[in-house]
Amino acid sequence: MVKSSNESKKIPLIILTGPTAVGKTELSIELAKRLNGEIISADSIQVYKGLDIGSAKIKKEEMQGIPHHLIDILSPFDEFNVYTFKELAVEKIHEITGRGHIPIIAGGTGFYIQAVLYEIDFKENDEENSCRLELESILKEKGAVYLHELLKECDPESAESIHYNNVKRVMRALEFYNETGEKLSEHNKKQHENISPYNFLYFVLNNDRDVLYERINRRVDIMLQEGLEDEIDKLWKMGCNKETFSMQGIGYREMMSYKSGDISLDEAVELIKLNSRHFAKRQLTWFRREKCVEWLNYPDFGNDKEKMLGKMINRCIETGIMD
RNA sequence: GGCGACAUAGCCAAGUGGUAAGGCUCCGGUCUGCAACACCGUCAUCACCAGUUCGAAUCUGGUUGUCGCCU
Repeated sequence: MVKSSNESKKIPLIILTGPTAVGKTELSIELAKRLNGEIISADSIQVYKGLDIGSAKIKKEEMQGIPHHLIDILSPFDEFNVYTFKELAVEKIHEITGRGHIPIIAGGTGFYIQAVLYEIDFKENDEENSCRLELESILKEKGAVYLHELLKECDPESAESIHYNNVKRVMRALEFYNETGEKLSEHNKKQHENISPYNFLYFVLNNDRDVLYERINRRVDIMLQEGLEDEIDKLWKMGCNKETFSMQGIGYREMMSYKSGDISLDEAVELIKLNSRHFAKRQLTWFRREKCVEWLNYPDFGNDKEKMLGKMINRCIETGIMD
């Protein structure tokens, strides 16, 4: 694999991702050890302090001295989003390379990964735009179809690609147009052509579906054994509830419903498993359409992590990320 | 052994003569400031056989199976 000299001057970046519970964390540590790397978590839930068990956050002792970034940086009452993630992650990447280390983005939030990898520009979306509230009241009074009609008028292309029931996205497109005067569909088209400023390797871990699902189910059971209920109690006492932003993550949402008396504990547990499986599926769909990804299927390596690491290291050498 | 009830997709389940609702799962997909979010799509010919009828998941007879009750 020959890389242009231009390519090798780019900032090196390794991405290690895959569906939930596939085994990213374990491999990321091993990879970091061998590459002299530091890990940037690309996870929308692990950024929160106190959300440990339910988010399957890596434990201090498991880190084995490898620096981890963007974990435990927020209180459960803070809000977080791609834009912020991107800003922080880029900053970290520069810090890490500045130290002569290799940044490794590890985590399952594909959208976040995409944002930093292709330096997506999320137009400044400052302050409490009254437009959002207005849109909400329009939705309430006239319904989703009407809102979608409005979008058709200002940005027909977006309207075509966003289903009218997907109110969240319809509103965002409308809001974007109102604020910037630009069509979101056009902005996205442009962003789509971005060329990554990184000399990157995008690894997606995967496993047979049935194995993955078993791992998910088992992991949820383990979360309970490890004290998920206590963790939830603590958050509950702090004032977290179903509505809290950070409680929208799988595992938390269901447990908060349980705490509110909506469902039983058993129901909550089954729901967590189901929702996690659905999530894993969505993640896979996402990665399937990302460009330049390299799939690493456990069964293809006889489930041998050493072999997988070997493959990754080889690719690092081939691309000039490591010599 | 006798009596009765029931048999519709992986699961739950509508539908009593006019050409198979719905929900869930599974599977597939969308995604560019809430993304562990939000949203979309596909999936059966009605246990089997024979009959009645222009036409049956729906009626009749039989077969098989399941459940309940009885001896």
